[in-house]
Amino acid sequence: MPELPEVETVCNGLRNDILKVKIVSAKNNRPNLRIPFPRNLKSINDSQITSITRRAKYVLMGLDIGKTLIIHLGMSGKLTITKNYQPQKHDHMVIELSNGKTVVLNDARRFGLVALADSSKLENHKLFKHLGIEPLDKEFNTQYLFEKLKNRKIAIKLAIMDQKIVVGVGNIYACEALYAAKINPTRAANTIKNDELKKLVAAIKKILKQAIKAGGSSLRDYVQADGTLGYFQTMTKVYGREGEKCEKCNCKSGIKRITQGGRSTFYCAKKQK
DNA sequence: AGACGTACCTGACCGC
DNA sequence: TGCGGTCAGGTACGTC
Repeated sequence: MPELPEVETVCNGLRNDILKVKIVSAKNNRPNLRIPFPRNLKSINDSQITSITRRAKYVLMGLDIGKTLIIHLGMSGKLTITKNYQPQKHDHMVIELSNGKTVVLNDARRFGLVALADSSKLENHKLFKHLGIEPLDKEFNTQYLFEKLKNRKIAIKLAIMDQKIVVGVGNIYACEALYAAKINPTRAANTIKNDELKKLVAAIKKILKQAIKAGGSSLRDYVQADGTLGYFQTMTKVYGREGEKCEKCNCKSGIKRITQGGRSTFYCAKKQK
């Protein structure tokens, strides 16, 4: 569930349960994920959780000892909280809380990571230093994107997925936003006109906000049902729909799938110019 | 600097 | 039923 809206949803879901709560014990069940677990993970034992926020797709757990626990979910990571913890395969980090609940990081593919950093130096941390701006911030606008793209020849889809330009836009949202903005994903970034950039910025913001709303409901579904997130099945217009007809479109071949930067891109060649 | 390819890892699914 | 191939929501790093 590692899209920006899901990370946002995870933070919101955990907040009430963990704020002002103490960490009784934190332990990792293996030496590493994408990077080694912090050697001093135990040093957060007995600290109090003072904040839980999101930066890009990172969960940031602020602690009263001046440290922040950084968690990234990678492709397959899940961060959940439970009252009666039953160990599962791929539970890599388990945090017991003073309220009797347990926070669990489960990540089959292990593309996620956990790090511990000084809260005061977060912005300069290796993981954050190079990050672009947040897509939902006011600073992410047509002018900003124009400046960033004016000398770039890379495909527009790869550009909006580039975390140095703007964070949080993953493969699905890149496809969906380009479809909404009627822009062909293969066009060179520096050929996108200003009115198109305007539509693209608006589409990214709209789709992310929509997904954050849906993320909340899909999380509730998740608890009840089979763990499938609703958003992907019900709300995508092109992602995962190769060969299907897109809305109100009479193109013969339907939605196309191509590969860009090793990832699948879905789009309508007729609507997206 | 920018463009591009590759590596990291498990699991689900499909065709034979 | 098993096996090999392919694909999956992300990111860092090396090379040209």
